[in-house]
Amino acid sequence: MTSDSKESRELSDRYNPSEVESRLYKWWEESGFFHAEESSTKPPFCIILPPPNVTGHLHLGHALNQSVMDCLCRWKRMSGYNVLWLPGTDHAGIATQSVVEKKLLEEGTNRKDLGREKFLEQVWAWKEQYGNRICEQTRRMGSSLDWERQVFTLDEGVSKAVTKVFVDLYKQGLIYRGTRLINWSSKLESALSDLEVEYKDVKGSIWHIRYPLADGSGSLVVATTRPETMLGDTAVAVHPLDERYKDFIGKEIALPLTNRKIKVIADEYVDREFGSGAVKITPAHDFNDYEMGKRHNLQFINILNRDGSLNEQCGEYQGLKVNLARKKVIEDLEAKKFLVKVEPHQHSVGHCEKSGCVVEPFLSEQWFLKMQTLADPAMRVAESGTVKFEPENWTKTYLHWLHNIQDWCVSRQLWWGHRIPAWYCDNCDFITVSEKSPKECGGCKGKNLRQDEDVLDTWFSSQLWPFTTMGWPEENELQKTFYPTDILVTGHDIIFFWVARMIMAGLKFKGDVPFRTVYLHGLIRDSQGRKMSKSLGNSVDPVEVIEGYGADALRFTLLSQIASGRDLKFSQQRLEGNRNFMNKIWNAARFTLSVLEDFEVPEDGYIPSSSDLSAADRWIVYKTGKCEDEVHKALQNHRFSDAANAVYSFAWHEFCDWYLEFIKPIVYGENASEKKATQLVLAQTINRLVRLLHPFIPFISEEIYQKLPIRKDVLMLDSYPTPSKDKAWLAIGSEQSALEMDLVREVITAIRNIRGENRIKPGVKLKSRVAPKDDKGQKIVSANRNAIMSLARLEQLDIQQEGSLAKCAVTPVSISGIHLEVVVPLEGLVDFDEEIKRLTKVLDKVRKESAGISKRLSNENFLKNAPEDVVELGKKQIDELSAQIKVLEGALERFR
RNA sequence: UGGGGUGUAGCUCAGUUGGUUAGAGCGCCACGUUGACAUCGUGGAGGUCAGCAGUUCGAAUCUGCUCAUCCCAACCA
Repeated sequence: MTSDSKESRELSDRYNPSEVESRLYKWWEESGFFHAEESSTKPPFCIILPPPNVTGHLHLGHALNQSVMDCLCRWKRMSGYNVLWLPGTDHAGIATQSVVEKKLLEEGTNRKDLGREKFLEQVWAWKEQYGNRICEQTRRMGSSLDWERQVFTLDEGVSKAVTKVFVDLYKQGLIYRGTRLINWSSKLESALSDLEVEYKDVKGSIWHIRYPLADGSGSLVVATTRPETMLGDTAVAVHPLDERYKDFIGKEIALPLTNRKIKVIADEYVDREFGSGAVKITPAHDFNDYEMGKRHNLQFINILNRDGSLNEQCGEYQGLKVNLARKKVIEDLEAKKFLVKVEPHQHSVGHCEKSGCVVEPFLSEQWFLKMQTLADPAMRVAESGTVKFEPENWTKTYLHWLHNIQDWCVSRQLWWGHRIPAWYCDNCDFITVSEKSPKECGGCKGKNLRQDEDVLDTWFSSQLWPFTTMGWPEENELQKTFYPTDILVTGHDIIFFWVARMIMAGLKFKGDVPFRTVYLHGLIRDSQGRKMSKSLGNSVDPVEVIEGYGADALRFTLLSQIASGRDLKFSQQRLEGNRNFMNKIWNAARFTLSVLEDFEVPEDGYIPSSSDLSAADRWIVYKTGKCEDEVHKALQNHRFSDAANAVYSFAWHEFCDWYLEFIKPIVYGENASEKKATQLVLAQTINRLVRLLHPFIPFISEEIYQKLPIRKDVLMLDSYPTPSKDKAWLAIGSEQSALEMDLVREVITAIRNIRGENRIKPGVKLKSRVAPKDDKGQKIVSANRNAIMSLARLEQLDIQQEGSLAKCAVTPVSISGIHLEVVVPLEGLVDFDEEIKRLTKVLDKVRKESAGISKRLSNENFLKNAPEDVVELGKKQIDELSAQIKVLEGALERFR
């Protein structure tokens, strides 16, 4: 224990978050308090930070995410664990390339003009600037990350690992190159995975077009939302059992506008009810048509260029973008009388998640990863509970997705990312896939090799994050100590993108799950429940919040609201409320320190003699233990809001509202040994309180801690208080002391209530008589006379059974079998009407309650079936209530 | 169409295995600066627990149905 001089124990008048936060964070970081040992006698605890993108800045989602992780890490660190919280950033291929391209556009240039090399230089410059900025912002949250181990997804080591994984998977036949229909973003000019497509409902039209038979013997009508794709039609399909089209099957159609001949085929996929019951088939531009094209061996005609314009297959329409082509095709169809009708039609259209453009199904040669063999073990670990999802209903969502998993298109036609380690030969068709740049073709030994231009999907490297951050594929101590990590904390929006893939990759390459628990929190919405987005202008910058309210207030707000995976609404009011909480704690600490000015720290383990301890002293120690227990259990179950709320109500409504008020007459009083005992309880309690608070509000707690008379050097390295520790100290408190305080509090509240309801000003001191019904009550009230007088603002307190009741307010009080009456003479103070009103109200309430219980007790079935203690309780209550009714009726009678 | 949430005070949400009078924060009303704090204190008002039916001595809690609302997935020629 450390004891400081008086001067250093003072806290400034006002808490200044920004000054304190930057000073303390710097101190913590430079002292190496965030650093984890590669191996240690302490048990390990490890969390990998979901790496933020280097695109821009932190948003509230990060703030939430980090508040949770930092709370866990600080709690575990204080609980004696060797804690590694591993930071890093993500290159975020598409996202970062997009923002840089946007910037270039504003500067009047573009990536194609710059060329690959120059463009990448620009992106790296961007990364330097924003990558650092985002780390600075993360520091401002107070996140206790081991910065010495920071990793970036394009670091050399990580890149090597990514390449190795690609090569291994290729050699095992799990990665293959193939020409298939994929999602294509014509704005990015790149392939996308299924997950990167966002479906939105769009109001469009459905066009009915007449398709004549080639032999002139008739025609049928097809319905389509995309008439321009008819340029790529290679069949018309009808249902085999559809009577209307029976005779058409097998015949040829002369496609309008081009006059190309296509067949009418029969396929059960066709819905007879929809549209005309005849479907145009465009295998190269629709996923269903693609499947049908394969089934019927149809021709695949690609009508698009990479930029979304129509290609040379389209004759006079060549060069037009899809929208314009559609317009022209319709005009031409109408002019040539092929257009039958147009109807409005709402349907969902895939959009590129990043660029916003319409996604085209596009026939293209890409790299794919076979997922089925990876998915199977990933399903098993979720089923067996080796990986636990919290809340657990996400397990179902996860399994469902894995069950229906499709191969993953991993190549992107971008420049920013991990280049695909594949080389093509100019002489033969052989593809050389290798970790190192090959000298010759693996097939024909030719020397003219070109590396694949494409890069890998960002998530391809992200899936390896839990072990590439630890230096894999090299074996090392770090991985032995910390892999598998303990818990992944993330939003449920990336459960497929990231969580599922990490599990598959971890099992594949490390032979073990990457984390034991997946904690999925909800997303942050604005106060109206809308998603936060830049376009809506409702997104909140956490740094601005921190500047206005302090990091602690922000953290506490988020932590006190996060529960059971639900989305949470962010409100200014809550933030203010919690800023006020910080203020409350600050002031409570200031007051505490002023009370402890002349306090001398006794030896370790010293316990004051019980005669010197007040009821409040024993009570607050008891409540401290209760609160510690609650917080500890809540944290173990990841119920952060429960933990935050428990500590909040303890700090404010028990410690501040009652304890600090209660001890005032003692610490300002004459009895030196009582004062000393109380000072010790106060010093110990505030010490435990700030330790308890630290994982939630690290800055203000550490700042206060540094001024406390009883403390160690650093709060964040001190131990986390739990009832299992310091049993000798906590034994001061007891259930009995809680009971005693409850009674005292009830008496005080009763007098305050009489004062308030009768509009007696707080400045007016009252006389009161407390009439205990037995010795126990008598003793308790007497022992706490000073506190009652002070907190109820009395000038006189008589404790006696007998006394006048005339013109007196009377309130019965009962606590666990102890009964007493609180009597306040009102003569000359008030108009009695108010008191009559008050008494009537109380009486009504008590009668109602009594009636309810009587009714239950008179029910034979209840007496027969209910457990004995429930029945007993009811009987006891009826007795108490009846006594109270009598007292209240008497009081009321005397006023009439 | 399928899957999953949610519906409790004016607002945001707690409410464990059914069991006293359903809680908190903010907001609201009244009074107030008493030697930490007006970012405060004391007192108070405010709820048919979405609706209906059922199980039970007893339901916010369990079951079924209905309504509202949100998210995810699929289909959409």
